[in-house]
Amino acid sequence: MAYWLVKSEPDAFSWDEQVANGVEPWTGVRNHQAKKNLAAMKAGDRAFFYHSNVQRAIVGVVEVVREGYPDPTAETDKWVCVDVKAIAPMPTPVTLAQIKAEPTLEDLALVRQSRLSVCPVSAEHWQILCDMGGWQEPT
DNA sequence: GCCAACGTTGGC
DNA sequence: GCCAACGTTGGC
Repeated sequence: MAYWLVKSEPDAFSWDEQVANGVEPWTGVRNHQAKKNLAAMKAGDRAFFYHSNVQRAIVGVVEVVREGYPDPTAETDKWVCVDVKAIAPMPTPVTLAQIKAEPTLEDLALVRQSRLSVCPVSAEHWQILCDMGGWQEPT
């Protein structure tokens, strides 16, 4: 299983909406590197749901339930989206400031390339971030 | 609201 | 194919 982090501006699409809708298509990505990451997602992969701009924190965990398919909101079929399902909120949101203050996370794509809206997360980083947010995989 | 980083566009 | 100009994103 792979791990990811997806960003959304809460003004455009928030975690609350994700929870209310359950399964939601993750559309609107118009960046080739982000698209590549989307296309690499597999069903069952996990992703952090990150609020950019006003809150700047990881606020929840989602699961990929449908792998890459053409983005219906794009004019052409060259862009990709996936469907994600809300799994659980972060008991304690992990803020960008906390992430930046953590030396073991300095290589996180979120930190190194702040404008990339879909980035990979290593298993090690995933675990660290889960610990910071107080979230445990249900057993 | 400002600015840095980065992507895209268009002239040459 | 290079590079300057411009637009967008996102942190502060």
